[in-house]
Amino acid sequence: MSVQERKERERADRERLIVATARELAEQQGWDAVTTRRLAERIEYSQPVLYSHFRGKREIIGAVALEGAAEMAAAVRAAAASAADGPRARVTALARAYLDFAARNPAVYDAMFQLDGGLAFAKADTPEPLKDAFAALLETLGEVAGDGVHPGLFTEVFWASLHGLATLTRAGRLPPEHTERRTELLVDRLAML
Amino acid sequence: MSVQERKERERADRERLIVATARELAEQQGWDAVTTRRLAERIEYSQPVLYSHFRGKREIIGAVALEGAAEMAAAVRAAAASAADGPRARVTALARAYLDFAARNPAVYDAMFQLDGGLAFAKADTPEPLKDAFAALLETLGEVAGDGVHPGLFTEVFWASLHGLATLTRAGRLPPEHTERRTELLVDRLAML
DNA sequence: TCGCTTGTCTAGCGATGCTAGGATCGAATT
DNA sequence: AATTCGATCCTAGCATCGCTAGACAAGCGA
Repeated sequence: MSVQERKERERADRERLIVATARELAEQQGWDAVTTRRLAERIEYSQPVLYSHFRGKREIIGAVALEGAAEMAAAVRAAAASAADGPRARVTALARAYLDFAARNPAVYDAMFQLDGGLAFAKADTPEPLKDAFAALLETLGEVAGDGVHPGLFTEVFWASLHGLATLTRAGRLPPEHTERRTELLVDRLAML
Repeated sequence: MSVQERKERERADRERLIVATARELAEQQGWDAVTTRRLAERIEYSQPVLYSHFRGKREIIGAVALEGAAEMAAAVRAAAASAADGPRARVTALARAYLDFAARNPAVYDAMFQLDGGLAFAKADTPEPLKDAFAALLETLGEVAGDGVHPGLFTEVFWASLHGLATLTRAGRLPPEHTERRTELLVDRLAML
């Protein structure tokens, strides 16, 4: 079975290569530049190979989104953990980490929320990384929801606000200079400290 | 000059027809279905005619976005005006009107914020309808910003939160059942009443 | 060494946004 | 009233897109 194992390993490697290359290309030149031809050329295979790993371009975007969700969950947890002194500092750190992730990985953030990656959200068949990313937010935000407010609902609202700030800022809809002040205002008002 | 005037009038009519048809088609079948060919067929002209009015598809999206911005500004102002009893009711009505507009006109909302319509935001050359839509929000939200908080900054944050709720809900990222409770939570926490 | 499965590539389909160049129509002039 | 001429519109086509069929070759087990 050694031959088969080697082949499976090579296949898995190539799949990772596809996702990593798509992400890299999207981050460099935007998702419009991620065509199946260019992607195939970069991984040094022909286009049909892509379709032996993914159903189509959508699934490739979805794979990048899942990768991003895992990273974001880690980034958010790390930020919350590093701010030891009280819930306020934790929430602020979380908000900054979220917006920072979106700003530093715009293409990945697009894959997660802006583009159609064919992923199910808030449903039973939601992929694990997505549920876990939400859980990471919930861990810190749940404790500042306030009395009588459902932690999940509060997290949804806080998340939506962060998402709005992230997208509008990145799309040039909000001037970039007062990002920090907007973040502080949001934390001050939404979180019950 | 009568002949020329008639021609200009016909041109303006046709331009309105293009924008209205694009909007209608997008609202019916999504923006992906709005191709230059289909659009041309619906207005009963050939494709090149579209390019004598707009630089390309982007500009058509932008035109729909501007139309939508004007309508949203009107909807928001009407909602705020109809809620006479105190700032709290005004802000709640505004939030509901905003989210309602986004839910009822998903394609137009996409044109405004999700798609690239080639429009400049938060800059000197921002088109008037966009500035006016923000002004409509500012009129009601400015008075609940709280002491020492810049009204414009507060409006940006509130707007971003509404935008986040609107997009995440519509994209299926948030379960639709608790929309109203989320709205109330947002208003309760953000607005200083 | 042979046959066969598995995997990969070449070539091509329909559809996209956009454009060049010719045809046609109507207004103005003689 | 006939003719010229300019504006207007359409046919046809280009490059590129996502995706797929079918030919081909490589590497396995017998």
